[in-house]
Amino acid sequence: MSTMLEVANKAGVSKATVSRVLSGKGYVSEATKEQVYRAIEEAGYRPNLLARNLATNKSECIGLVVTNTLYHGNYFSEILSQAAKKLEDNGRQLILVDGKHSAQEEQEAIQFLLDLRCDAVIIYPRFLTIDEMDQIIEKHKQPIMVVNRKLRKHQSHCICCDHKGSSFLATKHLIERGHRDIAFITGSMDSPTAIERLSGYKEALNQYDISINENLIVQGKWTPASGVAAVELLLLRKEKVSAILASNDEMAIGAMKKLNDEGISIPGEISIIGFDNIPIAPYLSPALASIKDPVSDMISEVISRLISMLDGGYLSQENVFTSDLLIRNSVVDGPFK
Amino acid sequence: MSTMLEVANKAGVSKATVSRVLSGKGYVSEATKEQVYRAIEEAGYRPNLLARNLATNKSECIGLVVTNTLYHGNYFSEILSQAAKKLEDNGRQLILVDGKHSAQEEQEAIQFLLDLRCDAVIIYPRFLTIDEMDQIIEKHKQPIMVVNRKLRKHQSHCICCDHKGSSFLATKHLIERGHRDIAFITGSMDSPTAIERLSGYKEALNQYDISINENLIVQGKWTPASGVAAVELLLLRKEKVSAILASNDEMAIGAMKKLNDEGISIPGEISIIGFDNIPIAPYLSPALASIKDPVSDMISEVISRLISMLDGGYLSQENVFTSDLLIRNSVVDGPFK
DNA sequence: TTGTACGCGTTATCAA
DNA sequence: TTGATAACGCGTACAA
Repeated sequence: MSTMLEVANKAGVSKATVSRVLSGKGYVSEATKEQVYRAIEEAGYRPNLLARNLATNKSECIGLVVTNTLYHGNYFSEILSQAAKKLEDNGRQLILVDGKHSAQEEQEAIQFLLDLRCDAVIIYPRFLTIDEMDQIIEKHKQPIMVVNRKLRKHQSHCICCDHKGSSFLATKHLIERGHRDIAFITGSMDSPTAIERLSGYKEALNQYDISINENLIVQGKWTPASGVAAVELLLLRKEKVSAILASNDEMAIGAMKKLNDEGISIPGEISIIGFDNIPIAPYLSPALASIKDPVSDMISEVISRLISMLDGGYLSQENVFTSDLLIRNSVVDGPFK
Repeated sequence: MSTMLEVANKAGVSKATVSRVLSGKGYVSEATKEQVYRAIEEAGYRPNLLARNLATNKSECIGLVVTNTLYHGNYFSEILSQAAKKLEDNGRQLILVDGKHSAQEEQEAIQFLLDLRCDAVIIYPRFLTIDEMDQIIEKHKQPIMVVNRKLRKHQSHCICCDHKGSSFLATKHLIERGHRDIAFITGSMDSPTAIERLSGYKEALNQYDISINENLIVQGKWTPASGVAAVELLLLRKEKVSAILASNDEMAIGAMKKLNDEGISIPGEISIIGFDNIPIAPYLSPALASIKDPVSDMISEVISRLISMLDGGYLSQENVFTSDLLIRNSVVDGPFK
């Protein structure tokens, strides 16, 4: 790789002049500009971003940490696709780094991005606790934004959505249509989202004085296969079920497959709702209703804020972020009975 | 951020010693080691990776370029998930960068990664031509691997799969089951994969002396919506159709939805096959058969090679890569009539 | 308008 | 076993 010095020599000028031509800052005569460009061309010169970033202490990058356990599915592509689109015209690059399988590895991923001097870091956490994230944010100067968790201290650094509320609404919706025997398939219970969705379901039942039947609650793992297994278990228990609320679409799809295989008609004998409203969902069986998860809106919002913060310059974080922004889920109606 | 110099001062030693402690190379007495670790702790010191990479001319990163038009879908998460898993234990980080919407932007993305001094770059191209990629590979010292394209010159730098062959097999499969009126939904025709799949279909028909009916060939755009539109067009044309071959699963799903909406039974009145075998496919209607695309195997293979090349040290590229490796698709049987 | 010289935070090569 | 000091490639005051 040729360096700026080589280009300077070729063009018969100094490094500084080459640097000026490249950055467009400072005065350079047209004639020397020409020479420099020619020399760059000849040498096949490319600036070394590492050196540049080291010198400027900026990287023009925004880091994103997501666990690879999420890579495998529709939900993740929503996140990434939205982030890329939003950042596309900003000149900054999106760098995705793997959070792997533990809180420690998630933290290491964040550190890696910070050590790379990313302008900002966004994390969609899976293992880190709220307190750990609050600590990390305190320790670092670069802005770190957390998606889908409500932080305790740095509420201006997070953006989240009301999973409990949307689950409540979905359950209420079913109840108002006459359902009483509503089964619930949970997500992995080590995930806060899963817990919130379950509690929304329970709260709705309580509000309508429907007693909670633990036999109607089955643990899933977010995957289609676990949706299949959940329905198997429900059938085994021989409980009366007129509707199923699955904690995400992938499990809902698995559940539907199992019901189909058993010859149970949807929505004739049973209704089913999933969460997240993944892109493919509208094209699946019309029997599947889905609660929209606003993850793409959240990502979009986070990036907008970061950009305005980074480019706007002198705004303090407190002024840029508001702590009480909470994007509500919206309920998508489906053909329930 | 505190620097190595600060740590050195705090510990009462020189930068060099701190560096030795951190890298584990060279002799350092246990006593000073202790002091250095303590100072690091106190200062909350973290090494600046930019500086380190600049000094070593390595980054411990592997870059991946994929267009964000692909982010939106099941296929992409397969690629990424496989790449992350494969690289997880290697100590190197995977950096994903957006290829955006043009050959130029794809090239810029590669440059960006090279300028960051990534140890290697993998590209899943969408817009760059084969010749352009051959040129890029020639110009750079770092290994650049191309997935899903057959290069002309640097065949050791690419890995691809036989889309035409698998499409041929799928069509043959349908023909052998008695189908004669087989419709074909293409992908975006600016994509080589789409062209190859179409030509496999045509070749199979030719081989069985079935004349090609252009009215049975409809252009899609890889999306579920375009699958819906394709079936609409087919219905409008009122051609006799007993089977549909869709160039990917997402279009197949769209096509199925439209057929369902029209009350046409699958596989009773019509059979349908898609490509790629996305993870969710097995959980959809049993009517959908899918041809497996070996993209995850390819990614996996590419990364294995890169790792052995980078870590193995002195092997020349020619020895590490073989030019004629071609992973064949395998046909997944489905309930055709 | 251009050049000089120093700083960015590391690693690595010598001497000591 | 340690410490100066020169790279690494670029940005940028400051001087010319």
